[in-house]
Amino acid sequence: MKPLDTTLRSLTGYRLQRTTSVSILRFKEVFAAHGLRRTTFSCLSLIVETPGLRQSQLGEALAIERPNLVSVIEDLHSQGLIQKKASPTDRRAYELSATTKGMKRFKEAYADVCELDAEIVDGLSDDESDVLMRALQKIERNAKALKSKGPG
Amino acid sequence: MKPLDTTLRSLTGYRLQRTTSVSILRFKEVFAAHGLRRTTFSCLSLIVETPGLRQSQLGEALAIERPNLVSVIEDLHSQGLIQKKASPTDRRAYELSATTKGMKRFKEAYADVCELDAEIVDGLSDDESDVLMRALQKIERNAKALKSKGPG
DNA sequence: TATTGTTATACTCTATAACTATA
DNA sequence: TATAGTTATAGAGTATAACAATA
Repeated sequence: MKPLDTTLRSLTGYRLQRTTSVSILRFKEVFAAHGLRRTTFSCLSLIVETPGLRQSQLGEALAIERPNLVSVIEDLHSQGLIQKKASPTDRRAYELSATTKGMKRFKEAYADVCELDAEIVDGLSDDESDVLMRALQKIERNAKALKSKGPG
Repeated sequence: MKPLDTTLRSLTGYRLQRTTSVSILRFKEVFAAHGLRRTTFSCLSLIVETPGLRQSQLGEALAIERPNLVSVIEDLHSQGLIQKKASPTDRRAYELSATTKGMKRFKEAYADVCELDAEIVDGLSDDESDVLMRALQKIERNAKALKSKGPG
């Protein structure tokens, strides 16, 4: 049967969103199998990669608003996957780092995530994958740049 | 400054989601300027394109669960953008169609959406855009196919 | 004054279970 | 029994305003 949404399908924005929402469902299952969610996985990834990171830096790097980070950090912390160490130089801030348990958990989840990631791009050539990744980066930059055009 | 999220950035799934979430913010502004949301826009688009459509068909075409469609249809209907006509052959169902006002509204919104769509792909060649769209379609198909691998 | 983390709040999208009225 | 639309509900992600403690 021919798809009905002919008009929408020619819009990059629609295609992007549609593809992403379908993909997210699959990743969600993988994350859940490791006691993680999309946001806790990405935060854990960055904390593992950058020990000593502060929440404000984490939020900026992952484009997550600070208030929304609180429950994510709480989740990771209550599972014993990360540590919050008081900063010696700034008593307002915490230095985040992964525990041994957190590093192990991330490693296991990451392996499964990589496997799924490979499955969703199955059938794409290396060249096509490369164009895809660069195109997505360019679109992200374009969309960000448009932000400053907004009211105010 | 070098991005911190080196690990994540190599994952297609992360790139996809990140690009989409940033882009969605821009589209949201355009939709809102026309009294629409992402979902009401896509539903209105399909109703304009396919008069007589029923909600179940709409939901299937746009991958929206039936219960979630109710408030979307309500929104469009209360704005006078669509009509719900009782089906002559099935008293459970409605035939959805756009009103003159709805067609006008869609046309106006669509023009702005297309403009934004062109802006977010600015800098991509025709070839790159083509590869992008095909890659996104392939990923969507791959992700959908993986669904049947789930438990149960 | 500005920043760090936090609380409170709200909106959107998405998902499932269960209901009703038809078919 | 199955389907069309609905109600109720819940879980995520995301956004803003305002606060206390600290810089």
